[in-house]
Amino acid sequence: MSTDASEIYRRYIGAMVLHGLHAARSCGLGGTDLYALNLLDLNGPMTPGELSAQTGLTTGPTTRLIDRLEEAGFVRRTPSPDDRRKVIVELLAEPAPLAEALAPAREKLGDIFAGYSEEERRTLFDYFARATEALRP
Amino acid sequence: MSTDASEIYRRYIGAMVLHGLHAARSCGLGGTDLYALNLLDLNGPMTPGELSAQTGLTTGPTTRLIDRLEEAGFVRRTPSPDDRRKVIVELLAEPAPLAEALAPAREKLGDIFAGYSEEERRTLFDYFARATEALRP
DNA sequence: CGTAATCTCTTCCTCAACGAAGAGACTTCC
DNA sequence: GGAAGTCTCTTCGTTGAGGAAGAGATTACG
Repeated sequence: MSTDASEIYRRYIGAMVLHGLHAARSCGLGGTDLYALNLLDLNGPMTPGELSAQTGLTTGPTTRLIDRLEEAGFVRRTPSPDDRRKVIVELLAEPAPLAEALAPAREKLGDIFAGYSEEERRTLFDYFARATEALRP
Repeated sequence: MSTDASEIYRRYIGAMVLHGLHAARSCGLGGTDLYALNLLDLNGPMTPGELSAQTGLTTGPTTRLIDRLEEAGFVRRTPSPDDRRKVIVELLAEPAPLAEALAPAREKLGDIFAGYSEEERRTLFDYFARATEALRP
């Protein structure tokens, strides 16, 4: 990994984070809200207790965090079938405001992918899958 | 771009953002602070006024934002040579606390890259360069 | 030369998010 | 069946970030 590649890669991570934060802002989301949404996206539905553990928040703020996300239409609360104390927080399939905010960037990225061969795309997506696992906090 | 690939990619973006926010927290930085740092990294040194325009903050909070970043050792203020009203905010080459927080992830990514051929790495870095440009807010 | 414009920084105020502590509902275990 | 433990949610007080308005220094322009 040359110095040049490392430089490109560092800046690329910065661009991705910036992109995510920018999209979050345009939806009126704070950093913690975005953090929670990504946790739900990556790790699947979970209880408020688990979300609280993964965000590092105590239970009070976690309840209000979920309130905000639910009110904004990003997640849904459903009662747990096997333990009536518990609640399951579930990411909705298409959070409309976020999809809208991300649409222009997605289109640009789609164009970029279209320029690669089938084999090159395979390499890219193989890397994405590995990196996603490696970067999980 | 198949549905499957799109899914992988979406999760990958989420992982990157999560990774950035996680690193920022471990350095005591908020979302806005991270946003500003990435702006400085991608766009180079700039005045508080420009930073204020790009973050969307008014000038008051921007001053305090720079105060925080300077105090934490991430940036440096230097007087502008050609306009004595202005200040130039500059990202320091190696913000130690951030480098430390990112080190484990970087090592993992290094291992991943080591598994690819020279040609595959070229494809990946080509994509990084294009995507960085496309995702700039 | 003097007035207007520009740039950073300070001060005061507001508001949103967090932690702590405890209530209420439910489950588990003896 | 009852006591202890678990889970979510509510309330109260605190803290920190952001907006508004203006001061002070410097530059630009008539």
